[in-house]
Amino acid sequence: MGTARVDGRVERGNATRRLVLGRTMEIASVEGLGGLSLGRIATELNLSKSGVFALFGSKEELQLATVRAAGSVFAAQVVEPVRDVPPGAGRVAALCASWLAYSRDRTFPGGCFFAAVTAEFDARSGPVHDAIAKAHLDWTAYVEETVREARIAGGLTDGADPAQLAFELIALMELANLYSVLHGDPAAYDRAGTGILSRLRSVATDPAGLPERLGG
Amino acid sequence: MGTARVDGRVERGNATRRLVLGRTMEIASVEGLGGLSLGRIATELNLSKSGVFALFGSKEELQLATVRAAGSVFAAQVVEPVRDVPPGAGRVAALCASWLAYSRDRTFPGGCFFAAVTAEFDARSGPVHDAIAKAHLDWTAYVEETVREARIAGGLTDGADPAQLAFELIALMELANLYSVLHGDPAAYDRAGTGILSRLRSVATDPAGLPERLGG
DNA sequence: CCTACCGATCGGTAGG
DNA sequence: CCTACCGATCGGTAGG
Repeated sequence: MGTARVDGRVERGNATRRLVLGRTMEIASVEGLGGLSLGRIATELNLSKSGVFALFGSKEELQLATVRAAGSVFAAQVVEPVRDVPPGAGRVAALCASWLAYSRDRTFPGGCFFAAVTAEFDARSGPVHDAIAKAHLDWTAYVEETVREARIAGGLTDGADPAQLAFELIALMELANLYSVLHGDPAAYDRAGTGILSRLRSVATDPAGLPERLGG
Repeated sequence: MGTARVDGRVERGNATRRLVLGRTMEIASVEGLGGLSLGRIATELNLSKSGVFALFGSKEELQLATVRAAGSVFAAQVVEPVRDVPPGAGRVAALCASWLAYSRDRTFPGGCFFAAVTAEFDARSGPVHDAIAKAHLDWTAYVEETVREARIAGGLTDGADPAQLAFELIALMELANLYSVLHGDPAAYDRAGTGILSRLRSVATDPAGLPERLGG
């Protein structure tokens, strides 16, 4: 009986955690992690301020938990859908298309969560900066690895530099997100798609095998 | 004598304005425009809070004045040095090199001021968003125009799409700034320079006339 | 009647 | 998870 009561409380706590993190991800994508406050979250979700505090321990822990939760959403929305695409130029293109869809479809209301919080914390120091920097390095490494696999699989020429190509692809994706959110201009996704396909065609062993457009 | 006294007060007011805006540009490039507070500025600069308030009228006006001041710095640091370079692919390259130097040399301590505040306000609405969005459009239009002039001058092939090329060049510059600030990795500027020159060579009528490296 | 400030304080909210 | 508070600081305004 005592155990059942404790389990019930733990379950309610986890449900409240998910409720809170769903809202903090939304807020942070629009206003940044600095837009989070315990009192505001509590009021919006009909919780007490100290109740939210008890679940996360501090404002910084709430920010870190929000970054972790957004990482899970990113993995599910961007990486997971491409999991079964075989290595090659087509897999690189599919990964970029998946990212553009994640941004365009507003998985988070303010566009890419990480674009928002990375710019917010890039010049600061501390645990939140470090968590965001690690997420950024992980994503960069994943794109580079996808390019490297494509070259090993024979889909890209040996002259393709994985680090350079990944940098250029990510740059195009990031600017599409910024333009779209800042100006409400979805045409930026077409520009990014055009640029990405242009880069890939220039190093693909079978350019004709690539799609004509990306997302759009 | 009465006139001299009034002039002295106006001059002191202008000097204080410049003092305040110099500091708010620094703060905003690191922490965003949300990091500005009248009390903090007053404390740091040994002014009274109400004195700072009297100079700007409201926090939002302080933010808008900071954006305008940063626009002047950007024009002086990025655009002005390239003013006398004749239209052509070399002028486009010089403009990009000027931007990379502006970011690399930390004209603002947190890297490009506009990269920081654009990501902060892109998903919000209001006068500050609008001022930032206009600055972004102006810069984009200036890069496009520089590309267009280069084409008219015969430096770029007729196939070069100014809007697409400007988008790709700006994307590379922006990501170099982000990487450098986030990871303290100056090699990102080399990656951006390599990408920019690669784009320009692919559409230049005289690729050999372009520099071998950009900034670096 | 103007400016560029001052010390003090308004109603509210921050993290804890 | 709650109420009830703390030291401090927020943007903004009072009279002088």
